[in-house]
Formats: sequence, structure tokens, C-alpha cells
Amino acid sequence: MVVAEAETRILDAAKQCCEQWGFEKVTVDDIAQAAGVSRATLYRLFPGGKDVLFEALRVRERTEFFDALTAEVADVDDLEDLVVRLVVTATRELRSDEHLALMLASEPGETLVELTADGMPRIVETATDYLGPLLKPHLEPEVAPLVIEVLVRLTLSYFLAPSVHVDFGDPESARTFLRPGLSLLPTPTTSSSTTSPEPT
Amino acid sequence: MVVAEAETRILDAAKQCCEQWGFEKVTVDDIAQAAGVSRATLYRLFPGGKDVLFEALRVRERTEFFDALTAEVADVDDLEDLVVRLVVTATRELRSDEHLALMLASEPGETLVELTADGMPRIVETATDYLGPLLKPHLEPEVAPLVIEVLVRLTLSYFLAPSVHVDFGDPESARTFLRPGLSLLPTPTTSSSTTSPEPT
DNA sequence: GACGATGAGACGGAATCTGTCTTAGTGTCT
DNA sequence: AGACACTAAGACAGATTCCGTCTCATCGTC
Repeated sequence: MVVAEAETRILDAAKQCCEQWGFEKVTVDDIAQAAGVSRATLYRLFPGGKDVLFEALRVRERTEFFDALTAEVADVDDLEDLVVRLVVTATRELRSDEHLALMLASEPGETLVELTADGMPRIVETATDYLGPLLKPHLEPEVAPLVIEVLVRLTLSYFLAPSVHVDFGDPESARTFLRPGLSLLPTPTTSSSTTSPEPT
Repeated sequence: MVVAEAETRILDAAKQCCEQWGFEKVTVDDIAQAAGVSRATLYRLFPGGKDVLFEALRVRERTEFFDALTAEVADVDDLEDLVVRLVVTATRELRSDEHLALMLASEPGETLVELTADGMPRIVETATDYLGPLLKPHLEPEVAPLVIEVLVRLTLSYFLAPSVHVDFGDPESARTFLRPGLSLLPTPTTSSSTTSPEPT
């Protein structure tokens, strides 16, 4: 289908226009022109216009993000290793995202809304869809979504506002930080942890 | 006067907004907000709005450009040395102008109009005002404006589209290029050159 | 308290943007 | 050849934004 290619071109154009002119300044004409597509075609492929188009762009970016993330943890078995790898890889992926950096620099307000407030439910949802199956063998089905949500929120928070106490981009730091919490989790195979950590 | 400071702030804001959003996307509100000034104040200081404001900005940039340029040639006496120094310094100044580079990259059309078409008369006029007195001791009053104009046009042209034959940023290359033309000029003190170069 | 400068914002008119629609043109398939 | 899907171009009305001017309240200075 040529439609898919046109959609890709339009989404690429939207992304590029966002970097060039900023989200609040860009118009549908700008995007259509940058994509080499008429406005009519754009509205046909994205009925609803700007909102639908940018939501589709965010969906694509979330999908690409978690595709890359899950690919990096395919070979990990142990739960702690898996969680650490997830958090570290996600953090590094966020830090090396030039488009995200540009958006945060030029339009922090709009971008943060998508990363923390309005966008959080969708991010958590996507994360649950992608990471749920990976954590299924290690966690009770009831707690897995909550664990994922907490990891998402912490990863984003530490990405947006780095801490002096822990660096989620560093495996050792992340492991030290995450271990106590992970040890609290019940596992489907063992009723209680074999090694209970000292309480704080 | 506090007015001068406000004008400076507004012009700085206009310059910055231009870089951030591009000339065609920026609004008067953007500039006023960036300058920390109300729209009413902006219109009071620049009656006529956007056009007057950006023309004032261009005037300021031209002035700054030629102030810096003339300062660099204050100690040169010989005509050829003077012209070479002017051309080389101007070229280097243009090449190191980050704002100009940004404008040329993001909005080549509008920027080139100001450098080559609509803006050329004003540039030539400013150049004549600044450089005329410097060239007065060496050139007949009738030819000086023409010489200046030719130098301006050549410098801008070679800046915008570098050549493989001559580099106006290099003193030796510029001197070799300019000498034959300079030798054609009549001088007010001597009827003919004492050392006539070989004709090519 | 008088005075000049400023910020906030209302106002109408102009310009732009949006979203939908029609039309004409192009390439493909049968 | 003709049916078909797709598209660019652009007209269109309504909504939104922007512009330039205006008034008014506030602030600091004298």
C-alpha cells in the first residue's frame, strides 16, 4: 500500500516541522508542504487534522521506543537483571533522543505535558502492553502492571530531573537503587523471598 | 534615558525570536514577551510595528558591522592595503556571524532579499557613509562611491557563493585579485601611478 | 500630588488557519 | 477502452490569530 508510505512521509514531516518551527507555530499547510502532499490527502489519512496527526506521531514514537527497548532485553532471564536492563536502556534511549531534547529545549511546557501529565496514561498503557509479557514469568499477574507503572514513572522522573543519589543510566547505580524494592515483590514460583533484606 | 535600554532589549528579543521561530512565524507578541515589555510599549518605541522594528534591527546590525569593520582598518594608510584589509575583515566578519548563518539556513529567501535585492541600496549607502571618509585621501571624490559599491557587491557575492578562484577571507588571495582593478583608479595626489604594474 | 512611563487589556479590522468540499488530472487494473 | 482509486489544487465558510490603536489603572520620580 502506498498509503503507509504517505503516512510515514507526513509523520516525518510533522516531526521535522516541529523541530524547525515549534509545536505551537506549525500549521497543517507547513506539514503537508514538507511532506510533499496536498492538504486534502493529509486530512484523508488523518481525519481530524492536527490533533489526530500529532497523536499518531506520538503513538509511532512510543511504539518505536518500546520496540527498541524490548529488543535490548530479549535475552535476560533473571527478574532483577531484566528490570535493571529495562530501566538503564530506557534511560539511555531517552537521553540520546535528539528530537526529544529539541522539543524539551524549545517548548518545555507542551513537551512535559505529554511526558508527565496528559501523556502518562498512554505511556503507561503502552509500557504495560510491551513489558507485561516480559515480566509475566517473574511476577504475579496482579502486581506486574503496578511494577511497570512505577518503573515508568521513576524512569521518566529521573530522566527529566536527574538526582545526585542515583543514575538510572548506570547499571550498578540502578541495581543498587532497585534491589530493595524488587525484593519486596512476591513471585509466582516462591511464596516468600529466600533472602529477606534488612528493613530500613 | 531608559528608553534606549528598552529599545535595545526589544531589538535583542526580535533577534532572538527570529532565530527561534523564524522571521515569518514570529509575532509582535512574541517579541514583546521575550523583551519583557508590553505590546503598547513596543508600539510606542517602534511606531509602525513589525516592519519598523525589523528595519531598526537591520540598521543596528549594519551599524555594528561597519563600526567593527572601520575599527580594524584605522591604522592602514596605503590604498591597496586598506582595500584588502576592508574586504578580508568584512568577509571574516560575515563568516563568523552566527545569527546571519542561522537566518541563511532557516529562511534563505527572506535573508537573501535583505542581502542582495531590497537591502542592497541601504547596505551600499551605509558602506559609503562609513568608508567614504577612509578612502577620501586616496581616491577622486567621484569614483570613491563607485569603488565602495563594487567592493560591497563583490564581498557579499563571494561570501554568499564562494569561488574556487579567489578567497576574500585570505589577504594574499584578495590582494592578487584586487590589485589589477585598483591600479586602474586615478589618484587625487599623483596624475599617474609611480609604479605601474604590468598589464594582463 | 503632579507627571511621565508602563502594563494590562479591550477593540475592530485584516490576515491566517482549519476542516470540508468539489473538480480535474493521473496511473492502474480489467 | 472504460472503470477505478488516488491525488493535487483550490474554493469556501467559520474560527482563530494577529495587528495596530486605544483607554485606563498603576507605578516610580520629582
